Amino acid sequence: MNTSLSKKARSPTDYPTQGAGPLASDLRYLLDRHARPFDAKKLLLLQGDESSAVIYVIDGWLALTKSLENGEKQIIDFALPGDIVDPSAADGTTAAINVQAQTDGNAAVVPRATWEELLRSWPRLYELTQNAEAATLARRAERMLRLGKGTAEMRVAYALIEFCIRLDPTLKRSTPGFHIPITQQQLGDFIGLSSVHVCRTLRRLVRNEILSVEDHMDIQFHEKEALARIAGIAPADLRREIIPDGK
Amino acid sequence: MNTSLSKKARSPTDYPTQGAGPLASDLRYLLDRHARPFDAKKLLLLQGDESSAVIYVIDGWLALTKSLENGEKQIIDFALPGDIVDPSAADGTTAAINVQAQTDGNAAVVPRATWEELLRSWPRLYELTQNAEAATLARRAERMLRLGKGTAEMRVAYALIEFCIRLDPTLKRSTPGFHIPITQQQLGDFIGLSSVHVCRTLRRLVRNEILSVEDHMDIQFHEKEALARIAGIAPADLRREIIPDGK
DNA sequence: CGCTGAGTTGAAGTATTTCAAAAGCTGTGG
DNA sequence: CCACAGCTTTTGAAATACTTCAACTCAGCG
Repeated sequence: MNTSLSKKARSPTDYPTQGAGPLASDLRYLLDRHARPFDAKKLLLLQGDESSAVIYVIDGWLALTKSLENGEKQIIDFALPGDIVDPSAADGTTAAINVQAQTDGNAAVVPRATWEELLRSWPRLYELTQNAEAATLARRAERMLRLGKGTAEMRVAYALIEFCIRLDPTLKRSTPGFHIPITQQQLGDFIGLSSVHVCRTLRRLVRNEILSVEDHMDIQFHEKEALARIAGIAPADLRREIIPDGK
Repeated sequence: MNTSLSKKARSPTDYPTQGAGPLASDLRYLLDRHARPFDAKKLLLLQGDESSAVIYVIDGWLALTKSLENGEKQIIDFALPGDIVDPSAADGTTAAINVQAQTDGNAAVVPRATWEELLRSWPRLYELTQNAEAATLARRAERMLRLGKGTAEMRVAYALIEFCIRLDPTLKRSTPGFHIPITQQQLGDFIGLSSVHVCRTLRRLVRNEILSVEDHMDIQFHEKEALARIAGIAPADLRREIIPDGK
């Protein structure tokens, strides 16, 4: 087993399971029947592969990526517990993106036909899916806006706030800080910056006492308002935009 | 009426209606009942507005945008005839993006409840919607990849190829060139470049005889292979990825 | 104890932006 | 028909944000 993340003995339950919350327990049971564990860094699906399954993340993180021929990689999105990943392209049969495990975890991999069946028989699941899709589009749009028009500082600040909100949608987190299981290099691949510039930008935010970073991406916000100003977003607004109703 | 685009007396039918193709004529009739004409540049929906309607583009182009406080605007996507726009955020009731008419045209604005009803009664529409959603995600992911990791040349080349394919999904266009109803400034807002750099980049492509540009964005490809190499995509692959089956 | 991967920092290079000025087109009103 | 206003495109020059390269530190691990 890949132990790259186990050095801190982080159990799957260290990662939030907020997404599972709204699911009726009998539906969870159905999904659990399709559950498959995955190890961090495992490539689950390659762009262009035949694929007609929908992935429901039970716990752990997935990274959705695309690459250029020269090997440069863009992380299009991260899928967190409760998120639904439909990797298929417009032809319905090949994957438009790579799906790679970011941490250890579990996912229900449901063949499309079965998924459609589930949607038909569980109106509540259909509703959740609708809202989850809107959330995905909204958060990707926010990121595209900053990818196209934002400075490095804005991109970093926004990404951190997005992670913070997705990890604890209630906005009433019990602990002052939070951990994101990604390297600075990957944060760069996510927001379109070199790892070096991510480092410098984070350092600047720390120097200005807006936040602190410890022990490989344990983040703590100190000046939440300043950070939000830099990110160009009000956290409450962002929450409404990217967190499905009912969470 | 706003005449900014009527100088060339372009009738709506100058814009492609490929999306309407797969729709049964009786379904088209239902949608036509919700049809509303729009004038170029008209703002149809503002980010944050109450909105629970789905927009089916009948003809003309819509621009989906997001703005920063400082006024900088990113065009997240263009919606072409046959495309379905669901502007709602994760809360299901407010719009996550601005929707602005790019050209004159017509769109069916269907209240969400009615839309759900249509989906239930028209399996074919449901299927189309599924594929159209996959297409939207796939093409935005391709653009994000280049926004994050591509050079100006790559972004311009990719955008032009994307427009070319979306305007004529058959890849067997009757005329050698095609027109895109956007300014260089807007192309910049779409791919994250200043209008000045869009201009320089286009000029370089023209100088290298890869394509020609005339009369406000009448584009003609001369070295399609070279352009595809610069864009980092094989047109046939891109077509499979972003054009819904059956078009 | 030496290896590996992640983070940090400085210096140099480069892609892109910004600023500014001018030229081209299009529609408008005299 | 001409002159003018307004917008888009074009081009040059200077500024800048970010990348690349390279060297070094640090922590965890075999």
